[in-house]
Amino acid sequence: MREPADLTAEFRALGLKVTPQRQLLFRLLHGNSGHPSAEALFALASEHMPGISVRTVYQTLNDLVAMGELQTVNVGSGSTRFDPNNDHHHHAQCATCGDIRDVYVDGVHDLGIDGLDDFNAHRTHILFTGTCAPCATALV
Amino acid sequence: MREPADLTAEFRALGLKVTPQRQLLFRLLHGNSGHPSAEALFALASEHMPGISVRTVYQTLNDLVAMGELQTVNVGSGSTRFDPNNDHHHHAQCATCGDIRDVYVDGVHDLGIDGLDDFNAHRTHILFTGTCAPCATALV
DNA sequence: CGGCTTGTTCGCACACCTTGTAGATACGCA
DNA sequence: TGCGTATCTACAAGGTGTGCGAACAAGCCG
Repeated sequence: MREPADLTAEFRALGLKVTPQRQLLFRLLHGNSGHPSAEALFALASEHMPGISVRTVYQTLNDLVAMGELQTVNVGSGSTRFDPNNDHHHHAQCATCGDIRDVYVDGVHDLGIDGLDDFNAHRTHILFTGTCAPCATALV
Repeated sequence: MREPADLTAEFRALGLKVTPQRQLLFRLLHGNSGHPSAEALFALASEHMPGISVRTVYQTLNDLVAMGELQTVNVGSGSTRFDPNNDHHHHAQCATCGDIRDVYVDGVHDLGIDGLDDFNAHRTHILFTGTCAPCATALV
């Protein structure tokens, strides 16, 4: 995701308006590597701007996703998580605490794939599931 | 997933009971490569056994997942899909029709991975997203 | 700066998927 | 067969996300 200032310009260029609510979300998302859910972002935004609506958070997140500034991460457990990191990367989730981290994978194009005949794959996403170090330590 | 007869034995061995509803679901799932959702299985089961409850379908599916006889596939769009194929495999989903197919991938252990330090990955799942042949043809 | 057009916000209710609960039922062991 | 207990069904509720409409404000223009 680009800088808040760049996003402001892009929104305006698209005929969209830049409201204080959106600017707040730009700031909360920029550099946020915690893969927050919409609900978590709403809670965070509410601290800075009491009265902001859940609806507005969803709306802005969807706009950012549509613009390609934000990616959704789907780990299947409940809510969609959002990721402002637009590098081509993958994810790992701890099954215990639910935390998600970015993972960079090399050699995807060298995989031997069987079953993708007649299928035009546009995107390949790898999800690692396991236990993160803090949780592994806590289990002792 | 094993044969319905084997599942019957396993359920009994675990102190669980084998009801006609469950036997029906065993049969509907066995060899089913369509990755159905719970709702789809409920519809299918209702044809054979009118009056069966959605709750029963979910309950049985969850039991089978807990026993490791069934895997869940998470593609993020709406409902959880179920897969009786217990081979170590991956999935590809058509973004147009939503169909899921099994994909066998070789060389996963040779990937160059950066960002998984201090993380003990138990499972690696790859999801390909793209367009299947029928949908690509239909788009012309 | 002030008006005007149009996108936004908010709050509510609703849709979707899944699960909790409780009484009636039936599986399966002895 | 008889009994204990898991299961079935139906209903309702929980969590996540969206449709809708009235009030509002961003931002263009003069």
